[in-house]
Parts: sequence; structure tokens; C-alpha cells
Amino acid sequence: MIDETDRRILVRLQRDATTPYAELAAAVGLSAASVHARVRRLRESGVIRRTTVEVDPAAVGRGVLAFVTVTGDVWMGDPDTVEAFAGIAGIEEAHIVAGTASVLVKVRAATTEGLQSVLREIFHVPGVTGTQTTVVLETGFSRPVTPEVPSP
Amino acid sequence: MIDETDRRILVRLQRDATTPYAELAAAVGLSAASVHARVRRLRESGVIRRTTVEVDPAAVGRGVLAFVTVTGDVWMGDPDTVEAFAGIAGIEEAHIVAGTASVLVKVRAATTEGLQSVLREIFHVPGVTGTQTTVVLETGFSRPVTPEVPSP
DNA sequence: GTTGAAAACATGAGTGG
DNA sequence: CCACTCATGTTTTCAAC
Repeated sequence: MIDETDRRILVRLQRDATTPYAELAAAVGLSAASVHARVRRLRESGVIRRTTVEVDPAAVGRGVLAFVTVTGDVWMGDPDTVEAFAGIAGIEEAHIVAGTASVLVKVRAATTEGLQSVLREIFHVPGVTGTQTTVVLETGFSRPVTPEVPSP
Repeated sequence: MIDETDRRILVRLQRDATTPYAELAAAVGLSAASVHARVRRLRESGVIRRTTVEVDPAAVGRGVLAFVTVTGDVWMGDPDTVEAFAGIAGIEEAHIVAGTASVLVKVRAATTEGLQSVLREIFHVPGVTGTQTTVVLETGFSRPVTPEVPSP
């Protein structure tokens, strides 16, 4: 289980993962080596899944964002179906959901034409009987999964 | 504008942002200093928005994920409304969308009770007339916005 | 874009609470 | 088990080319 100090380290790393351990240490009131040991444990235990860069989608040819609810005539939660969705490059996330749709998919494409071709690929996944697409006009904001912390 | 080399660097940094410049340099066939200069430019131009850690939501008390479509009787795309959504801690993303709903929101909470309280907060945002919630049972996958690259 | 040196940083060993 | 200090090896970073 993680404690308050871990959470404070996590929040700072989410804001900027290039922050030196010495600076993190000063912020949480520990030595750099201790913070290092904690981050190491957080990585090994899977709390920190990876260190990554957030890329502007429009800059890499993925300026169009849409959410697609996919319905099917078979259960779409098993590995084969998930793999099939994973094989479609434009899909960023796939979630098995409760309710009428069985899968909710987040799609990024260069243009609406590219979006159309992703939809075509989705239709080719075995069991898919229909899709309903919601196109995003503008993203208000998007931020990391923030743990609750009293004083950042 | 970014070139092929930039894209290849981006893909590798997305996979692991702790990769040393020397290793990136070897992968793309440049010197470490060149790669450093490129990454610097990518950051300053906003292509790389930030370097961050991906945290397991369940480990920080956000194991419940839901997508909420929010309808309103006023236009919900202006800054005030977006700010109001940003003020709700459980909301990870807010998108202004085309179609019947005006805003699509991604919510993370510790429990279904926590989800309920986020929904209550959403209802308190001026102009909101209704919500429709889709609860995620399981996330099939979630990955970075990948630029298209011939050989990674 | 390159090389090479200097500074900053991460990392591991050993020690004590 | 957790945190500290100190020493060492990498890595980042910035000159000059």
C-alpha cells in the first residue's frame, strides 16, 4: 500500500517526470536516496506503469478525435476481440462497458476520412453489428489520474 | 513541422521516456547531442506537451471509470463551463462534442458512491440539464497517441 | 549536425535509527 | 523496514567546431 508521501511524489512526477530526485526530496522532506528508493518500489509494484511523453495529437497527424460505441452479437470482452481492436492503429483506448453497447472505443485519426476508415475496420471485427460515433469538436482539458493530496 | 526522425524519437520516448539520449541516438542514427537538440525543439514547440508517469488508477483510489455524456440548455463550450468541469477532481477529461450531448466527460472515482458524488457535482454546473452514464467494466487497452512510423 | 569536456544527476554500498 | 550519507558511474548539457 502507498502512503501520503508516495502520493505527493506521484503527483509531482505526473506534472513533470524529469524532476530531479533532489527536488522531489526537498518537496516531501526526505533525502534524494529515499525518494529514489520509493520511486523504484512504485515502479516495481506497478503503481507507476511507465514514464512517457504526452504528444500533441494534431502534430503527429491525429487531430480528429471521436468516441465510438460498438455493439455486437457476441460477447466482446474476451481476449480475441480485444486483440482485434488493438490491431487497429487509430484506436487509443478500448473499454468493455455496461449498458447497451459492449465496447466503447476512443479513436484518433488525421481527418474525417481517416476516421471513416477506422470505422470500416471496426466493422470487420467478428461479432460487430453496429457503431455509433460521437465526434469531438474540442477537448476542454485532459489531465493525469490525480491522487487526492492535502497539500501538493 | 516534424520529420521522420522526430517521429521515431517520439515513439521511443512514448514507450519509455527514461531512455538515454545515447540509446535514442543509436536507434535513429544520429549523435546524442543532435537528439537532445531535437527533443528540446519538440518540447519548446509544444509537440511534446510534458513528460509524465502513468499511474495505475486503482492504486491511487480511482478504480471506477465511467464516461458521462452531459446535456445542457446553454452552450457548454465556453471557458467558464470548462473551468467548472475542471474544478471537479474526479473528471480526467472533458470534450465538447457534436451530436445530442454537448459535453463528454471521463470520470474516475474510488467507488460507485464516489462516482455518484461526481455526478451530483456535474449537475451543479450551471446549464446542465441531464447526464447519461456508461460504467466501464474493464479497460481492454490504453496506449499513447502513436504517430505512424515505417520501422520503429 | 558533430565531438568532447564539465556539471548535474542517478545509483549503489554501507551505516544507523 | 525505512531513511541517511557518501562515493561512483551515467547522463545531460553546453561549449566550440
